[in-house]
Amino acid sequence: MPDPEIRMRKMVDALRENQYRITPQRLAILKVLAESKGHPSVESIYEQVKIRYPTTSLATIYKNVAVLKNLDQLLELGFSDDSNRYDGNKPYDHPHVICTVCRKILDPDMSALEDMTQELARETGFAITRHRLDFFGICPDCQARQ
Amino acid sequence: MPDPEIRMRKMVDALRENQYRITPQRLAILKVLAESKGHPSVESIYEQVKIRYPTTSLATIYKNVAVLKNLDQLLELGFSDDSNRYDGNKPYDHPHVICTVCRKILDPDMSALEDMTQELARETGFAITRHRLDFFGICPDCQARQ
DNA sequence: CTACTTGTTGATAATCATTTTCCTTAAAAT
DNA sequence: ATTTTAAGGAAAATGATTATCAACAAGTAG
Repeated sequence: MPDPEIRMRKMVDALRENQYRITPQRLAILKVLAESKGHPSVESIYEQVKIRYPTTSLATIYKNVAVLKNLDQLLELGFSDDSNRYDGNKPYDHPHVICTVCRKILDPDMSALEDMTQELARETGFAITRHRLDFFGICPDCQARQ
Repeated sequence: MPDPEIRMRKMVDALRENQYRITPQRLAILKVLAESKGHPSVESIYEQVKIRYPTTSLATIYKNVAVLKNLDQLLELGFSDDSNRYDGNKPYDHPHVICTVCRKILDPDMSALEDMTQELARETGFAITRHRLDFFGICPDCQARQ
């Protein structure tokens, strides 16, 4: 069974377990999230869902994204100067590398972060619940184009 | 000479070097930034500046914050779900610890990050220019209050 | 299979931080 | 003191996101 299908099933299960109804639009949104290899914006999810369900409203995407986020099935990457981006495949905190030219977002490998979090909690007395680590730069493709 | 004065002089110098005019409102904003130990929002800078210059406009704060940011004299911490916060004392990328209850922001010590950045650049081929690392949690004060 | 209950959708209006506009004011250079 | 032009102030515009609400349909009980 391909990865996107497993992921999609998991998200459907989470919805069912929490008494959310399974609607065609909702399934279409899950499909986009599960199959997306990038980190789509609400707008881009919207565009893809509209292919199958042309009357879909942007508000529906926003509402469903909020539901999935609350069920911890979706990681939100908020940007104050751009629309937010979402990761439906790794819905837990992890670092990102963001190209400031083409806005592409990648998931680098990075393990050292867990240790840093422990250390930090000890130093500051904070009860750390989440983190956000973004690196910004220019991706190899965009470097070549310049 | 106290730290805030040194910092303020540096910001004034940067403005002068770039042919920006020194106005009373501008100086008042610099003063707030240089003396602030926290990470003020535009709104809170505004409140403080208005004490001396009651007719000051919020737009003026926004415009000056943008100028200082472009001169690399101010670090902007953008939040998609809240107003942005600013650091006029350490205007370079560095990690933050953010209390999700009282919205207090601290600067923890953290050196391991430089190495991670080098490593990442090698792995991904990105030319890394900036980064952002935020930890979220509950500060000791807020833990005690609960 | 049908009807009911209630969550969901779609369209639109509202929100809110931030940016823009444009006219007036005042730095700073001559 | 005069001139030039950036900066300030007030208000309107922007744009992503959220709220509202009537019409609809998922799920369930009969």
